[in-house]
Amino acid sequence: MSSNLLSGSLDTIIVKLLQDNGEMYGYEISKTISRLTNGKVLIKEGSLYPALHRLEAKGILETESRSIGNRHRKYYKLSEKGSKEVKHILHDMQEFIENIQNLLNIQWT
Amino acid sequence: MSSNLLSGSLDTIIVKLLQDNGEMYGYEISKTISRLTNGKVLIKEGSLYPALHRLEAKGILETESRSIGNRHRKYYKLSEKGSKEVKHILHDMQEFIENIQNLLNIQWT
DNA sequence: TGCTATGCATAGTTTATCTATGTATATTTA
DNA sequence: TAAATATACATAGATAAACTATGCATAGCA
Repeated sequence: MSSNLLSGSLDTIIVKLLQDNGEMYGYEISKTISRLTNGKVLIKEGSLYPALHRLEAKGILETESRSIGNRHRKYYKLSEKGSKEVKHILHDMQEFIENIQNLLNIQWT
Repeated sequence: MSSNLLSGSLDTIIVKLLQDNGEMYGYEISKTISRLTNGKVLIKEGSLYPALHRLEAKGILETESRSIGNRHRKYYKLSEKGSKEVKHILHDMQEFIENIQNLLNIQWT
């Protein structure tokens, strides 16, 4: 699949996953997306972590660092603000997809 | 609608319109997109013309300037190369949309 | 004559994602 | 046990897409 189509939708995917799963860490998010799309959508670290930092800086996400055995993990979850905005974010994306679908399916024959 | 969702899909929309309509000029493309989406998708000149130049530079589109009365218009249409690639471009976009739809519709309840 | 719509274009900015790289620990396997 | 692979987070710099803002010019209408 073309690589640059993802633009603009990564944030939406992240907040949706966190809405459904409560809290996740970065690696888990990237693996989950890959698994759910059969490897068709691959999020690179260089995209994912800046996106998570961005969403945290905006106050959409909040974090908690924990140690699992000797490993440390940074868990992300929706903040109160984020929880309120998710519905709007998902609605925008849904509407956008419908518009694109509509444009690409019209036949003028 | 959020502004940055369009990322990556503008080129696809353009080639689809040209595939269906044969040839169009810039203003016509932007108005058509706006009309077909009830004003939900608005392409600014600063996005549209660079995109058209880009696609022309890539050899996907070719142009022909014409005078309509005293106005001059630059008509864009798919090149031979572009015609061959459209199917692939549309397929990629369709696949991408399905993947995103899939991710956003999954329920883990 | 002034206003609105049409029509193309570019300069400069912002933003998202990418590639590439770094650090470090855990687990598996030969 | 050594090597390979997987896990885990992070940033610097490049690239590209779309944006804002602006410019020029003509057409048509009130």
